Amino acid sequence: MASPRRIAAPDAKTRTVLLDAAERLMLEEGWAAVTGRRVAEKAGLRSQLVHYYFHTMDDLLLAVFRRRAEQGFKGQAKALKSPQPLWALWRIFNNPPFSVFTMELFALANHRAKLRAELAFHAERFRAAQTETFTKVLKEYGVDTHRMPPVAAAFLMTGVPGVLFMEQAVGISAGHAEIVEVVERYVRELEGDPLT
Amino acid sequence: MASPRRIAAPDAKTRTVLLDAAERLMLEEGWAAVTGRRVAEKAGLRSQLVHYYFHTMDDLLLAVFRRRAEQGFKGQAKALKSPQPLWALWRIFNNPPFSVFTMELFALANHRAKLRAELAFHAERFRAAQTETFTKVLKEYGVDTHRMPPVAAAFLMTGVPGVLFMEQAVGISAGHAEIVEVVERYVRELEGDPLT
DNA sequence: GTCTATAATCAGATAGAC
DNA sequence: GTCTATCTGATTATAGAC
Repeated sequence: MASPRRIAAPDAKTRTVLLDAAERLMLEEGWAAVTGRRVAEKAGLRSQLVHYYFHTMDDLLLAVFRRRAEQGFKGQAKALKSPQPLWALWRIFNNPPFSVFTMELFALANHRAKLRAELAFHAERFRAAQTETFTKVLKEYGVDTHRMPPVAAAFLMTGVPGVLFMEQAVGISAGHAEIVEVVERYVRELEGDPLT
Repeated sequence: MASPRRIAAPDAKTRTVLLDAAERLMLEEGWAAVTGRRVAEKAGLRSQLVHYYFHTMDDLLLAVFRRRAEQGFKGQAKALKSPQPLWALWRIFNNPPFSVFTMELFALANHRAKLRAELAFHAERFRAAQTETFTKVLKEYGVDTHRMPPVAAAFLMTGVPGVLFMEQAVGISAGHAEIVEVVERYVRELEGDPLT
């Protein structure tokens, strides 16, 4: 638990290589495959370097998540500013690797207190930004926000693709085309056809 | 991979004890905690018995899933025959342990081919039964099934609680009350207040 | 069917040389 | 920063006694 020494610069090249390797491994084989030895192997380095840069494996996993979360939040902020925020958000979350990554994180977070807190914090941050934009645009679109509160719309626009790709990853497809059609028809009625 | 010998009776008492222990462990600490030693410890037995009854750990995990799937399918069949199938299904899937179990299975299935196939098979079976019932009752309720196909309704009624509890497990709550309200209002408009 | 004993492998982590 | 070497403990799985 203690940190006897810490030297690694946060933007060191090797650090980035290790993060990249860990992330790819997590995506391809799940968090359980992210061991010091496997990460180093994929990065073409020695396993001891993982401990030099991150001390514990939990620290590495946490760093992988933080980097993605930061990047993802910027991408979402840009999407929410577009002239068609509903379509833009829908497009972001209709991204299979993103969903696989998210599922792995949730499963892992379930028994890592630190990651759990971090995940909750960032997820609420993502949703708050979505809700802020939705509150504005749904009103403009003339939506009855009593029947469909902005935060509920945000939940659906992000949660539905999540389940969709989680299921797709294991080979389930029943109802997928239909539910996509339902959501997209609704978005189309509000924002028209997607422009880009 | 081979099975040099197999003796275990499928209804042996020890076998059931091991399955129970494995399932509890999976729920409490995730599939990664389901090791021969920990399962045996929780069951008050020796770890070698796990191999006697299941040969490999993958076989044990598969058996845990099969048992629950069978039991769950019967429960769902009963719910779908109720006078308020929408409410009944909603109640079944609004079950936190069920969702945690499901998430662990999806994460695990992502890198276990056999479990993946089994999970896909059973999930499609669950959804087909839901769709069959929904096709009938949505028509009776006068729903425009062009805008909301029965299979899409089934996807939402099961997928929304899934995301809900997955998020709840890590401490996310934004929008939860609102989305539950949206779904329940819709169900209430179709089936009235829940009778039981 | 349950036990003891054990093989073979892999994990996280640290010490200390260079 | 990166290396070699190493400690400690956990894992799956099997052999063979009772």
